[in-house]
This record gives sequence, structure tokens and C-alpha cells, in this order.
Amino acid sequence: MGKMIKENMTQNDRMTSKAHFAEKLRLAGLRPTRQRVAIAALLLDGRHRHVTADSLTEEITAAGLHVSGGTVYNTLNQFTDAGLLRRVMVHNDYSLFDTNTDHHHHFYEAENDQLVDIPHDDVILAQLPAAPDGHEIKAVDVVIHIQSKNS
Amino acid sequence: MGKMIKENMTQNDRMTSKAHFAEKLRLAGLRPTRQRVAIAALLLDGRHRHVTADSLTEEITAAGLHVSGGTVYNTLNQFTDAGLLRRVMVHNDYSLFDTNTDHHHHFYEAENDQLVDIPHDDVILAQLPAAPDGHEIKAVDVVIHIQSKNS
DNA sequence: GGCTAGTTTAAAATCATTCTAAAGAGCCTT
DNA sequence: AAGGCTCTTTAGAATGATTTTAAACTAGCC
Repeated sequence: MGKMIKENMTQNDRMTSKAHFAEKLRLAGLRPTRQRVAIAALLLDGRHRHVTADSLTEEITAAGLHVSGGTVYNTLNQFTDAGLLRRVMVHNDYSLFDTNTDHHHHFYEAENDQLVDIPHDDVILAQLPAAPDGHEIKAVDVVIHIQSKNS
Repeated sequence: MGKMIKENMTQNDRMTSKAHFAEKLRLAGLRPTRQRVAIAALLLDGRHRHVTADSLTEEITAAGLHVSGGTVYNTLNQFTDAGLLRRVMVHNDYSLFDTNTDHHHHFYEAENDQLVDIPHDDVILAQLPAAPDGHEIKAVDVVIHIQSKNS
């Protein structure tokens, strides 16, 4: 019965099974420890959002769990290196991670430290420069800085 | 004679007079103190480059001067707020400033923490999304992450 | 069941940046 | 040129995010 439900899940469903996340971690080359599976269950369920080490720690606590600060940072970095998360650079105050690893861009409002996704096709780069000799392009990040009109 | 030379300077010449930088600072709304003029002479002479608080401190020392650490940071921030410098976001390790405030973009090679300017017209944004309600676009930053081909 | 390498932990360490309170310096007025 | 008022600079302390440490654990394998 539980098995039945699992087999009926589509890609759009929210994944909740521990085994599912453990497998995802294994595929990413990460040993599925208790804390990594717990964090994966929170961050890699398909919902697109932006988190910080701090906000993630709050979520973990809210879920009735505990993961040490060092591990939260390590996990965020490992997930990012493994391509499960994406780091977004908009300021130097603390690191921001995006659970959406698809190619997309961002609006950033410094005033309220607000980050908003820009739908995939809303930015069109008609021409890109060639990468310097011996180099290749790995990623193109576009950040559109915005401010409220009455500023 | 010194006056003659100064009057003959064109916009493309490297400006070196204290008075010139003092005036530039006044126009930017900054009181031209000894340390601000010294830093302006180093950073705002028309040469395009990228500096950090650390590299600037080295330059100041190399010039036989001394400016306290706090003032280096304050000055970098004030120049940026005044539009005399531009902050470039590529990582969270420390702040990078660009002496080129014209609209342009960057290549960034994380491997060697190398930042390279992209000429003005080499990036063409054919389509931009509208800013969210009540907001306007202040700046568009494009960072092209690159890596050496044999990685 | 027990090994072993990879992980987690709490706490200490690091490091860029900001803050503090006191001393100093532009600059306007006389 | 002196007085004075405010803005700056200073050295050093404080902050805060992130990394490191060394010891205690645990996932996966024989």
C-alpha cells in the first residue's frame, strides 16, 4: 500500500520518503547520513526557494531536529558542489542558496534584501563574448538590481 | 609652468594633481581629506582595474603613505556609494571594487579568483523582464563564470 | 558483529568588516 | 589667522559568518 503510493508519484509530487533522498544523495556521490537526508528532505523536495545557513537551521529546528552549525555549513557547501543547490551572489553579508538549480536569473532588491526568481525565458542574451583562450563558459549569471520607485 | 602643464591635460591623460582629485571628491559630496585624496589619486586616475581593501592598503604602503584599516574600508564604501567605484559580486570571501564605473560585465574564473572585464558591447541583452510592481531597474549585472578547458 | 573511512559535534579559531571613543583636521565665520 | 563646529581618522575592540579542530560517531562492507 505504501509501496503503491510511492510508485504512483509523479515528478511533480513532493517527495517525502527517506529512501528517495538517500538515493538522490548517493547518486550525487554523497554518503546518505542522517543529517544529510534530513536536510535533503527539507531542501530538495522540488520547491523552489532561497535559503541561508541561518534560515535552514531554523527549519531544522522547526522540524524538531538538531544539526550542528558546522554540519549545516558543510552540507550546504557539499550540496552546492554536487549541483543539488546553487549559490547566488548578490551581497557579501552571508551566503544565499537557491534550491532551483535550473538555468534562471534573479531580481535583487538591496533595500529589503529581497531575491526574486526571473522565469527562464524572460532574459534573452542575444550575444555572448567568447571565453578567454583556454577557457570555457561554465555559467552565466544575470542579476537585475531593482529599487522601489519612490526612492 | 606647472600650471601650463595642468591646463594642457586632456581627459585621456593620467590626472595627478591633488587639486584635481579634491575637486572630484567635492563634486561627489565628499570632503577632500588627506586620506581620501590620496586614495582617489590611486584609484580614480582613469586606469581600469579591480581592487580589494587589502590590495589597496598595499598600494598605499607602496606609495609611502599610511591610512588606517577602518578608513580604507570606509573610503571604499563611500566612493562606491558616491558612484566613483563599483562593487563586483562574484564570491563571498571579500569585497571587490572596480575602478571602471561604466556599464560593463565580467568574466570570473573561480579557480584563480580571476576577474576580467568584458568590453561594453560584447554582451547584448535582447530582452529583459519588467521589474516587479512598484519597482524600477537600477542595474543589470552579468557575470560569466569560466573555467580552464582541462578541468 | 566488528572495521574503517567518512561524518558529526561543540567549541575554538579565523578573518573580513564594522564599531568605538578619543584625537585630529576641513572649512566657514569673523 | 584664530575660533569653533562638524565631519574624519585612528588604533583597537567587537562582530558575525564561516571554517577548523580533535574527539566521538556511524554508514557500509567483510
